[in-house]
Amino acid sequence: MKELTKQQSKVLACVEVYLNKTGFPPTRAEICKELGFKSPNAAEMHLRALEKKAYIAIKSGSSRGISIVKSQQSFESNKDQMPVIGLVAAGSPTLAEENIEKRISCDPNMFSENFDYFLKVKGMSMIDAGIHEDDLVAIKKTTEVKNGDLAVVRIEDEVTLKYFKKENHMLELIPANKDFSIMKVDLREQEAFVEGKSVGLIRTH
Amino acid sequence: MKELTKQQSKVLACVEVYLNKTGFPPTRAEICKELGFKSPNAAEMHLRALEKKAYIAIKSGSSRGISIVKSQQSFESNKDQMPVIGLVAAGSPTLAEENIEKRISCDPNMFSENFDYFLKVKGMSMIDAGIHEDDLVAIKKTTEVKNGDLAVVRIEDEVTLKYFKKENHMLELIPANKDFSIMKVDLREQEAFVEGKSVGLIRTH
DNA sequence: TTATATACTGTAAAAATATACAGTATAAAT
DNA sequence: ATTTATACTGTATATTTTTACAGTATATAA
Repeated sequence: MKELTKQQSKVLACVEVYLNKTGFPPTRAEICKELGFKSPNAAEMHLRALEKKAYIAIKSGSSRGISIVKSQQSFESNKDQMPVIGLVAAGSPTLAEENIEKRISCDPNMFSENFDYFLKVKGMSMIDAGIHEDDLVAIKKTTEVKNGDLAVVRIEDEVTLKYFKKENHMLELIPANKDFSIMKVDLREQEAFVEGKSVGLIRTH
Repeated sequence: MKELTKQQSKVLACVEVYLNKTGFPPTRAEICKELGFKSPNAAEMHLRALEKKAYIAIKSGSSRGISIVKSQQSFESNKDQMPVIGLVAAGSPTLAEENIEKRISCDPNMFSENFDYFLKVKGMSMIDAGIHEDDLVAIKKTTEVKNGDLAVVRIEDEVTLKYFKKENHMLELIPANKDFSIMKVDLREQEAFVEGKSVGLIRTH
């Protein structure tokens, strides 16, 4: 494998970063904008050089038709240290350093949806859903939660992980344990903050 | 997450396959060609529906500006890919390529002990241990299993995941479901092979 | 019966994009 | 001193691509 020039290396990195960020490759113009070139041909020439050196493949005539053949640095965006946060009764689960119990190295995309942190489960309220104490539930930060989703909801200072059900102004947080009762909140009287939803679970035996 | 129609599902799969194959997303026309549509608007409409249902994001005005938000099949992407093996009734769970359903990129050290593969759970025999159908149990290949461990044991051609208990020559494989019975094996009469033990579990919600 | 949703065809135009061509400049190699 | 390679600018254009608009057809629900 031939060596890359400094500029070619920059262009390849630019393509890889763009790809990581957006999921699709950049156009010549976008590379120019990113690296400060003023002519699309600047990007073109570097891309052709990268193609000749077999770092990328270019599908002729296709827009954004760039594919990475040999990644420059192994961009390990897929392997991160995902934070684990205790499900504390009081306060929102924030990613502030003091709330992070530990980090687990795993892929943010290991579940069907990506996620932002693990929540460590306390109590038995979801036992009938096969969610045990100390299980780590993968949480995606989002406010878009649908009925039936397993959601992280904060009411005043209390954070809970429950099944979500909202009909008009009535919010129900439903446990999966017959010994626990459904928490009903009238949203006209009390605020409820949806912090995220579960996309998966891991447990250490 | 809203359900997809059959056609929307096809289109999403088409995008994912194309992305996997080429490294960049398809155009409307390419989707049409792949799925037999005769109008680019057919693809366009499905993509817009997928966008509305938050399965993809579309960067307006950009060619091939499609990014996957929620992958339909949790499809393989990168390295540290741990194999997933179906818990088939017959035969030992081997890592032979034909037994690998898919691979999941994650860290072999994400649990307290490292592991070799995931076993996809079939049936409800461990439901009271919070282990559901289609959960992926992380298995470490070992014959050193202690009483109380969740073990993968093969007897003749049948592979089971059960709690392990051995006293002298009597092996008991104990399910976590009162509707299932304990499997008792007299090791003087029948052979039992310990394939490994569970060190963790992951589940996609 | 009338909507409403799904699932397309067919066309067209505007915008995005690749890519060729003609140059300029600089440093290193021959 | 001349070539060669790297590294661009600037312009132009053919092509690709998105995307809007006008329809058709079918099944299901109200």
